[in-house]
Amino acid sequence: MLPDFNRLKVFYYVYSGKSVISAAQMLNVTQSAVSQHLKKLEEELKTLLFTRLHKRLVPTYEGERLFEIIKPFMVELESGLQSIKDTKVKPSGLLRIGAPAEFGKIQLPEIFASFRQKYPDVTFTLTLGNPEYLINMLNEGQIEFALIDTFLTQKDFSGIYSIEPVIDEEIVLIASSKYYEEVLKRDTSFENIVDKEYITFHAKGMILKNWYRYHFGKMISKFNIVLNVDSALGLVSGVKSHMGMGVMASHLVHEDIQKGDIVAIGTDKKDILNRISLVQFQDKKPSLTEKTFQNHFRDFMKQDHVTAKFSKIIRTP
Amino acid sequence: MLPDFNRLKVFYYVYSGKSVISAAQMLNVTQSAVSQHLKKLEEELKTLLFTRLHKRLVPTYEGERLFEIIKPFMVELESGLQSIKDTKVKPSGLLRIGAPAEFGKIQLPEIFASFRQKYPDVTFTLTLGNPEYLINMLNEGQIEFALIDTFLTQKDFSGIYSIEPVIDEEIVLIASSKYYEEVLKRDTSFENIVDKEYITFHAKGMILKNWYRYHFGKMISKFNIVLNVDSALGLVSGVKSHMGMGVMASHLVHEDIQKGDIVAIGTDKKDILNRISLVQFQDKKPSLTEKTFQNHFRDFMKQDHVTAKFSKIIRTP
DNA sequence: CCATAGATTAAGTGAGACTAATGCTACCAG
DNA sequence: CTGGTAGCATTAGTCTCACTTAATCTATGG
Repeated sequence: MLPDFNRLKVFYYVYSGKSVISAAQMLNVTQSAVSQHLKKLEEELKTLLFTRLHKRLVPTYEGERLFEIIKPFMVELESGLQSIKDTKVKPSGLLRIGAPAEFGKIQLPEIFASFRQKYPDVTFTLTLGNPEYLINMLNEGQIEFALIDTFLTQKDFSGIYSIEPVIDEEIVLIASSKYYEEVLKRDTSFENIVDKEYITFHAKGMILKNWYRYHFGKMISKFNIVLNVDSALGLVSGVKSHMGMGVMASHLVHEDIQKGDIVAIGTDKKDILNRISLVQFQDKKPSLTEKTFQNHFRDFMKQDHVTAKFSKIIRTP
Repeated sequence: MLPDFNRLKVFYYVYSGKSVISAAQMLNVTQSAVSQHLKKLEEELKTLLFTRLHKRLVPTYEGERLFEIIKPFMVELESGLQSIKDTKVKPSGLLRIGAPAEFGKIQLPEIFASFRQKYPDVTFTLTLGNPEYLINMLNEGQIEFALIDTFLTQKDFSGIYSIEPVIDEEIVLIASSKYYEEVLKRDTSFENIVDKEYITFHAKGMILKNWYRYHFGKMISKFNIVLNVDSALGLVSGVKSHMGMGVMASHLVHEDIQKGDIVAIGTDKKDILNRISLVQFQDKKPSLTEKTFQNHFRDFMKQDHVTAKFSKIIRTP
């Protein structure tokens, strides 16, 4: 069906120079080889591509058409391969990264921006989603690597993935100060808070139940859920409106807690942690661009003001 | 520089099926051959195109990019080759034809139209020009064949061209009836007409001199040229305005002569003929479309009303 | 008219494309 | 846990075919 592709390449050079000899020079072979290739291509296609004039080849209409098909490809290929090669010397091109919704929306844009300061030829696509979705994206080759919640969602990404912890989020139960004072009356005992109002985050259905199980060792099957939101921001709004309590990552409300608008409700147990890890194929050889970005990312996450934001949290006693 | 093109084809199929085995089936080779090809391509490009997961290949970003380059080409190539093949069964595609200006403008459109009634998939481009220009177009492969004046312009298209006479134009000296009566006073002798007014056609500078040489055996170096036009239509207008005489193909003024508005001035010699021939490369194998059209063209030119138009001419005695 | 340039053709050879067989490893069924 | 299987990689061996060298052909230019 399809002809030998190398012969198409030969044809391209023959057409370009309207000459077997010039093609032979371009391809570093003898004119004889080119002539034979051309002949075989014409046989394969059962179509004369040139009319032979002594010392000259004049393309037939079919030859013209074939060339019109091949030419743009040659151009694309050459520039495409070049830019792929450039990527090996200097970070450039597109980096496709997956992340959990909140982390991706709030932390990553800043990191992307600072990276692009140094490497303006790098662009990003950010895919937000839950661990299952992101793993799927990885499997399909749609993203280079993903930042994934690897603790709360205790999936076992065994074997083929390399998993490198990046940062631990504290998962805390929050309420507005007013709610804490007036509704809870500063009493954070199990009995007092369990039947109060809650705001949940429907993308992470288990997070509230998990918090209870961890802190009180009990499985609660039904809460008094007065609001169900689809984003961390929505949950914070609900809490600030004194509608009830909610469970989320502390760093997202770090400022509010420091200002005193929101309080984090603790128990005697250490706060539960959600570990965000960088997940990628174990035996994937990362490109220069990937390596460079990942280093930048790690450095960024190690900065004091970042780690502080993620860990220093004032809890109710 | 550029990789082995057949390996790009292999890569295309591997990517398409995300599998070495499926590619091997498509290409009718063993799995091993595909695997080796892929490996060598990656070596040539110094770029990993897939990350190997057990039983699965996941394209890297470079793999994605390469595929994006190759995919449109494969699509184009397949459909392009198909349509080239179709051309062998049914006339279709573009036919690029050259012709002298007058003949092309006046005769050919009608012929094209009638051909397209039968073969609507055929389109045309018509290039008008003098013999040198048309031969040049032929040489460059810009046109499939040309209709060329091969008599008046006694170029010798030797060797590589096949030249097939298509029609003979009578070349006549014309004047308006009024001019013939009042200025020439019905006297068409050499002495009477040689110093009268003439209208010439600058694209065919020699035509008037040739007419004199043929009919009177004399080379006239200078005529009283009162108007020089760039088209046959312009010459006819000049003649009809009684400005003078001019030499041109009779069939272009066939009706005017029959109506008596214009007279053709003859001598005892037979009228000079301009032969229009179909010129193409001798050893070119014409496509089905070309052959079919050329047959249609010949049949058209053989029709009575066409031959009549070109030959039946009433001359002054 | 010879010399030349450019294409084609013919014959021989070595690289490399392909096959067959084996190895490897994750996944699945029982 | 264990054997079976699916899919890719690897290896060794074979043979095709891409390439070279050399000869042939022919329009063209000096």
